[in-house]
Amino acid sequence: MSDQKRLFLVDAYALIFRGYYAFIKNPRINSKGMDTSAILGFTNSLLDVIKRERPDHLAVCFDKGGSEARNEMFTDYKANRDETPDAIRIAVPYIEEILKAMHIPIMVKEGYEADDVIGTLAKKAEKEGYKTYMVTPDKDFAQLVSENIFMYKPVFGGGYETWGIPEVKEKFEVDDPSQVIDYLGMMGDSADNIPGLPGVGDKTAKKFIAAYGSMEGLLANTDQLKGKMKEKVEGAKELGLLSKKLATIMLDVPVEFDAKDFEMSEPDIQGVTKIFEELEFRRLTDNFIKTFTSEPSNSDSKSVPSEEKPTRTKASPTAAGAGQFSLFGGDGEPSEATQKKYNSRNTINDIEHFYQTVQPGMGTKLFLQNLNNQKSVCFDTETTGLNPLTAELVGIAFSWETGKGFYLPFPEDFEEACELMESLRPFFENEGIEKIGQNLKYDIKVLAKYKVDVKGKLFDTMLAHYLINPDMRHNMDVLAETYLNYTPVSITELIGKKGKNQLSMREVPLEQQTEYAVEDADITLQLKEHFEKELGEANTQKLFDEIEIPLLRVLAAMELEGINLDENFLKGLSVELDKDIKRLEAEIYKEAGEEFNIGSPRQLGDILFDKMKLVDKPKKTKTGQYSTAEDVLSYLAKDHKIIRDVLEYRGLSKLKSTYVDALPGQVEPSTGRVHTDYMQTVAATGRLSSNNPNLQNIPIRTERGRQVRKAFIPRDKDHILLAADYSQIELRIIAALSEEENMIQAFRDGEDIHASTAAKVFNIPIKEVTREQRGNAKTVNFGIIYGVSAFGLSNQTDLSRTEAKELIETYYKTYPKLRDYISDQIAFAREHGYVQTVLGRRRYLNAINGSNAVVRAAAERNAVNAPIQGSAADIIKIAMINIHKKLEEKKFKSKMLLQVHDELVFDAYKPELEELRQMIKTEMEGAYKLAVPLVVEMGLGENWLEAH
DNA sequence: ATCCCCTTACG
DNA sequence: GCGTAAGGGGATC
Repeated sequence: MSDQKRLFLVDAYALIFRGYYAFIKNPRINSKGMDTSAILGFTNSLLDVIKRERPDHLAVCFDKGGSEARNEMFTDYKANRDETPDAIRIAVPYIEEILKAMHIPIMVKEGYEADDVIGTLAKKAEKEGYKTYMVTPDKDFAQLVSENIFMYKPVFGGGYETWGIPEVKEKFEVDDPSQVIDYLGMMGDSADNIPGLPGVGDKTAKKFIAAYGSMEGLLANTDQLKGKMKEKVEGAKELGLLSKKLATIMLDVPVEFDAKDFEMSEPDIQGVTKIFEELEFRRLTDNFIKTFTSEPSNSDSKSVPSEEKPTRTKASPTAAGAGQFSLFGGDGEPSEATQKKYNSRNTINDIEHFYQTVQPGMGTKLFLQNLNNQKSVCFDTETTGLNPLTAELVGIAFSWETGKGFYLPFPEDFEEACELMESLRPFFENEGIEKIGQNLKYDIKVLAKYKVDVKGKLFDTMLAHYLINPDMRHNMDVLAETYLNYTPVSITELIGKKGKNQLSMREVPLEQQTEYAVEDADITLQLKEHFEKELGEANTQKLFDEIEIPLLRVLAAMELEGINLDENFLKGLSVELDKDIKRLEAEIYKEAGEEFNIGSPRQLGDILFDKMKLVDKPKKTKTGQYSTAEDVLSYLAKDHKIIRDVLEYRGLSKLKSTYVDALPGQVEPSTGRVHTDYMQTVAATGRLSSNNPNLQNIPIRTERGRQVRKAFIPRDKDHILLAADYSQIELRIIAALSEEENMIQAFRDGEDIHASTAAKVFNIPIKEVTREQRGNAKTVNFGIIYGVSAFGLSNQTDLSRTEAKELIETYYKTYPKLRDYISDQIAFAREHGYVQTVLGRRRYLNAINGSNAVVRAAAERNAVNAPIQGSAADIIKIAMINIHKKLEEKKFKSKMLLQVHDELVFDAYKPELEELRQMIKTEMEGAYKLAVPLVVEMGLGENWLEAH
């Protein structure tokens, strides 16, 4: 009994659909623009089952051509199904290939559904003494459950439930699983378009089965029913019997069960990984290899009832079979060698390489001579941490020839390290040697601590790839895997997972440091050769050479500079906020009648909508919780004090936790200033992003929040903060690009663009525009930039959907060229697969030709927005580069500190103020020539708030 | 400890 | 409706 043979039958389409919808909010799109959600979802489930259960017999069953028998019985069978999504249709051939390569049998019979195939096989296998597990989320299969046939049902949030007879009895409230057919027949199934009995749902069907046992039993006793129900059921007897037939899984499909055909055998691991690679499944490849090369995890014994769980030993009948692949070979994690055997990707152990540690003394001298004779060198610094201001240099790797390189270790003592660095200064500061690296901003910042300036031409592979494919990620491991078919040594292999036991690079043995560090330099060098060509092809060379590369040095300088923070001021603010928060908290508890965590949307929703029942039909979030989002609550605010208090509480706690209390902790002790890190390769449109801390989202819209800006102050009494921002840059860009004369003229005349729009749209003199009209015009103006819809607009304003639609119509009549521009952008994207900014920065939008209307509409909005947002980003980047250059050339003491998308903030040295203002204005306004003037507004202040 | 969800801050 | 980062809660590992 204990080693009874087990057969797993997988319901392919059910799992494919499930996989597809699991990713629906965040579909997996690979670099070729293909939606791989369905394939990934299905394969994950399949591997999951194999890993958990280690089946010895397994098959995957597909439908083919629909059910002939059922279609004959009922022409509308499955008629109301939506068309199969493209992503799924495309997925099926891939899944079949994957299964073939895994050597997993595919069962399919023309004219039958997978249900019928699975049912027939399960019954046949039962006769031969197998236990069968039907892997499917579809409850219809419950009718087949018996002593030896189980449902193996994936549950939301991971894991599986095994349904045997007791589970089916309980869930369907039946005496025998076969009654599930009667239940389904009565209730019907909208997905399959099985009609069922009118007016009968889950509850009534269960009641009927309890009373009459079956559909036939019910129909024979309709005289016992009363009223409307009696009428309806009596009038639908035929429909009932038909529904039952449709719901019955057929057990006479012409398929044979021959155990040999279902045995698990060794997969063609190379074949599978090749398909995964093509699809760009990186994590899945590892998971797959692990699944097929390691000991099964026995941690999850809940999935199959314990008495059913077979003991699995090498002596088990199947595992011993000739040519049989034992799934239980290894122990624990697969060894590197095993991984390699099944991984088509190369590692450091496969390639010929010559990585040398530079020895002190004569070795170093010879190395330096060699180094200084190169034209182009890739380098990579190794340090003790991620923060370049605190990290110590451990060593530097150099490579200028594929497969070769050197590692120069640095002494721990800072003085000695500086001495060694002096010998490298001629190299780093040599204008004639090109420097190559991955994320050079980091290395430049590290070297700055040693007063070394990295000069000469730069090539940053991360930036190159950002321009080549901005929507992808750009870490070196991914790049190496994608472009070089190579898996680098992972940092965790060296220093361990993060946490208490993590080593510092300095504690890693020198040979390993060398292998790891030089490998990085070597790979980066190889990536450079790859990307150099691609940059030319994509015509982004100029953008790379003239914008992103020069900007890298500018950002490094700004980050190193940091900004002064008034910590005492924030302490005071914190105390004030705390008082108000406590007061509101007490108030809210009183109103709610109990204490709870106001910060927990879940608890708050329960209190507001379950307990207090403030609304009849509360809005819910995607996950089924009550939504307590701002827009929902604001709507209720006027009627309920508790809501007003909650909103105020929210605002204040956000302010306190995210800014007032967090910022002082981000002050770097060694400089006493806050140093943000600008990410140059994150935003797909070309914008920068800022983190640790994010200085691009410091509050300004509310009075209370605005106070935080008072904490950002000049360096000292000789300095003052200067803020310069572009006025309406995005609208100016769309006016210029669309050549919409009406809008261009308004900008040339220096009009208030929102008022001007309102005047034109509402056909009144600009003087008579009301606040409300200007507000609505403003919303539409911004809406255009984001890709408007009447729905979105009415959500943002007090306008109804119809009014919003009308407003948009009038707007387009006012600015006809704008509408043309928008459709031209979309058409361009459809034809070329991308859109671009004024400087030729591209954003690829493959989804714009897809068949999913929602995804396609999003791509269309991107086609409009990306060139606008991206062009604004291009322009301010030019300004930053030029300003930085002037600051250096003219030896200004003033410094550029922050960039906030359309604003630059400076520490202005007071004696330079007038010259500086002039220079900044000129550079910003003249950064790029458009058909409309660029206008910059400037302010000065003893803090960032005042400077506005 | 880590990840996802929800919410909210900015342009 | 576009583009981001971050905090707290809560589930999961």
